[in-house]
Amino acid sequence: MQIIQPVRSAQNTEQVVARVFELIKRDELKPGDRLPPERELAKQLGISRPSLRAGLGSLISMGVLQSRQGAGTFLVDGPPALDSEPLRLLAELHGFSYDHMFETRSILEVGAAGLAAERATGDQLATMSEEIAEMFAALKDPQQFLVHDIAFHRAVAAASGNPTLATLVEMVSAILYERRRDTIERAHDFNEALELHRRVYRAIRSRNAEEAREAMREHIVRAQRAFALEEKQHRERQQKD
Amino acid sequence: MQIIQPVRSAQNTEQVVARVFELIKRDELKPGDRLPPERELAKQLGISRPSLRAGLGSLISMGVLQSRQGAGTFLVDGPPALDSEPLRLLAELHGFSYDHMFETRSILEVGAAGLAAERATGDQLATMSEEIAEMFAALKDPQQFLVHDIAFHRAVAAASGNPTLATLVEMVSAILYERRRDTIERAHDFNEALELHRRVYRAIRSRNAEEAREAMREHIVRAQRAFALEEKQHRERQQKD
DNA sequence: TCCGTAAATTGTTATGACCAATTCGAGAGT
DNA sequence: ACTCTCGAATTGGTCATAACAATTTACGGA
Repeated sequence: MQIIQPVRSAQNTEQVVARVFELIKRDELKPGDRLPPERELAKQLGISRPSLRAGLGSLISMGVLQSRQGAGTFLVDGPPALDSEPLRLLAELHGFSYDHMFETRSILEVGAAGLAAERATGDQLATMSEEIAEMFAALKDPQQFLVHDIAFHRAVAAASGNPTLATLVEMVSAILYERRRDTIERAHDFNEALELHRRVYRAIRSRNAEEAREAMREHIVRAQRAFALEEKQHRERQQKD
Repeated sequence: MQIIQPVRSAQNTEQVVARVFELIKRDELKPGDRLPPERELAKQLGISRPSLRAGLGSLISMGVLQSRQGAGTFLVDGPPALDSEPLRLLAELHGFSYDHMFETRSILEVGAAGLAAERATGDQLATMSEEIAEMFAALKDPQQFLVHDIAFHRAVAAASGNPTLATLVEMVSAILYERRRDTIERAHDFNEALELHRRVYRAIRSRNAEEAREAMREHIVRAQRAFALEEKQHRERQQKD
């Protein structure tokens, strides 16, 4: 028979989320601030500590809160960000391929590059340029190169002036970067990647949106190929062990 | 001095997530299946029930699991999807504007439309066409029209053949649709929206990726204007009360 | 004044119990 | 023999309490 499924998950949990959220919107709680201790907060909301913890746990897994034993629970600071974990899980469960992720990343970042060309501020341009300089300095150090690679893309996303877009870019890229950090073993030639980064930067700098998009598209296609190659080598290397 | 922040959140919680995830990957747990009862599962993992519940709660808030009191906890069925709640919270916390969301949605859906033109299967084309027919039938019923509007866009996203992309489209769109369902009060003219949907469909059908992208871009720009207008009317209406 | 140690604070885990919703089977009625 | 109803068993949701671990804070000695 089974017609319906109520599904309404946990009354109290949602109440906690709503209540904490309200605190934040009233500016009674700013990024970096510490929440009241659990024992006290539970009393304020008129619920038990386990129930409160369920709600806080939900906010923690969303990445809104963060807690340190002995210290307290804090409202996260820093730029807005979504946890990549849910997407990573979903991807593994349904067998999303890395190719699809790259394709999605391309769409997002190509869009971001176009907007960045229209809106980037001087500071943001400076940040991009600095990261390119750091990449030059790290040509012999794959891990370090990757760090500044990430930072450059993050700067472009930020320069799009669209925090929603930047958040999605970050979420998708994080998964690919994390994977790549494990497979990037030996330094193959980073000069090509660096040159493509510079091409993206020059286009943004000269406010040429179409060229910025095209450059970013080209860059990510190449990155995808490099990634696939590294994956292959990584697998062969593991098989040999 | 505060140099570091350990941050490692909840040992046991992550263990539960990892363990359940493992069950799923081993195909011991398929979509729609019921998990063992909490009391039993806790014993299997050698942890207490509260700890187990913390982990399950994390998976629930990610949208991987779903529980019904008295019935059990289930692995969610249906197409892969990310919960929009985290993004919605993040947006409210940092004051993301609806304009930014529309811009992001445009980037995602324009990309999806382009891919759909290259890859859509016959079934997927049929689904799109059916939803357009339903929109014709619902020209006088705003809520119903909106339902098929959503379904059409979902069909396009699915036809992109990229589940990662489809998931992001869904996540962003859900927020805008939910908001719109509340503000869409009287039937203004849906003929224009319908015509633009048809233009998108024809382009995909004829495998013209560039035209599909352009049509989707145009459609979303108009949708954004309609949305802004509805918001304005909604506010004025509320002010009058 | 500085530093280390102990006490207080605060998140983490555990145990046990009870409540509420659902499920499923036994028994009554047809 | 079949169907319906009701109640017991199952299962998730909430609560209270306690012990534990990490951090912070404050006190006291050098």
